[in-house]
Amino acid sequence: MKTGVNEEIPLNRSLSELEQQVIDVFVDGVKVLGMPKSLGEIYGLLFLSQQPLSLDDVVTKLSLSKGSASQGIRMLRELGAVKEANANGGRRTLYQPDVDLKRLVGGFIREQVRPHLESGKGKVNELLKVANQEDDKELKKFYRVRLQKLEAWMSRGRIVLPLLQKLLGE
Amino acid sequence: MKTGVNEEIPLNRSLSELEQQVIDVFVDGVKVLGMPKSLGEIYGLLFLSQQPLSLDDVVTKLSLSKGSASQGIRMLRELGAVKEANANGGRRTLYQPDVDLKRLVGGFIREQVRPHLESGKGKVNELLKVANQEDDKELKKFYRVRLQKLEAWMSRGRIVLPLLQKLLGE
DNA sequence: GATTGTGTTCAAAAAGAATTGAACAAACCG
DNA sequence: CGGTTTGTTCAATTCTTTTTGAACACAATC
Repeated sequence: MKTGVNEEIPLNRSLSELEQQVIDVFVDGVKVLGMPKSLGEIYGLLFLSQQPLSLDDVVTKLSLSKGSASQGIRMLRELGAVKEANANGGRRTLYQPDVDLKRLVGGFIREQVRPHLESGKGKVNELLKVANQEDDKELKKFYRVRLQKLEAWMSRGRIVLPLLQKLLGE
Repeated sequence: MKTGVNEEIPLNRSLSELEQQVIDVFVDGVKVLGMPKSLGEIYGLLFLSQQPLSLDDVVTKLSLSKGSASQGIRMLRELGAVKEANANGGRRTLYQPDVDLKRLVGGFIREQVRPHLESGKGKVNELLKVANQEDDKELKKFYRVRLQKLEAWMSRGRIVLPLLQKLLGE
């Protein structure tokens, strides 16, 4: 789990105090969502940059490895949190953040939450069959009630999450 | 590189197949929320138990350490996901799950999300001041816009999350 | 007031997740 | 082509978090 904030000692000369602190906010944010720190760093950097940035800019400014930056950007793109900026000539690609909350939340739900709800639903249906093999009548009934509750939770999630997204977007 | 001969088997004799699988579902669930596996195990076990269970039951059935079980139960109680069952005489305390989705979600929001939104909001207010020291007029304006967006996101979160909770509870 | 049953705490160990770095691919250019 | 620039991949390493286990506290029991 997570406990208090841990003190940062990055001392990165190329990041302004402001940038550093905004990044901290995003790092905190992505950690709450159970995602790696580097995603928060990269998104935070882009969020506070007037110009779109290249992979190399990210590597330099955040002083993380090329591999890490590459994977981080990929993930952010899958989430729809970062987009390519230009596709100009054969030049290196530049990235900029998507700053539409509704879409950010939508991406998160689609990529991180949905899959689990889907697979969970299927699994519980299986389990209901298993539960029916229980001999003890009382216990069987109890199992059914609980499993159905679990199933109901998941259905509800699948209904409510898109609604949440909509609420955030207005 | 493994040669599938002697796969490590959990092989916990005291958990039925059904229990094990339901626990898996909950473990998956808590991991999505960025919480330790043991919370899912404990909650899952309680969720599928007709009788309330003691700390010792949990330790035995899940074969995890007393320390882990103790801390896990504490966290689940703070989240409001688990309650004491009886408080009968000077006997060992028994635990049972709260199975009300609305309250579960409420506890999660209160314990895991709210604190970050609160502290984040404060921090961003600080940062707006810092941003105003920027000399470049254009850049200063850009910073203000972005920081205000960030602030707006947090406000919206604080409004919408309780609403989400309400929606889930109906 | 010693003993036993319950539960908590926390330093150390183990498990697990993220990051690095070097090798590799692909596209461009002269 | 051969060289350069840009980006990806993945095994090895590093870092973080979780779990363990033994010591401790408390209270009930004999």
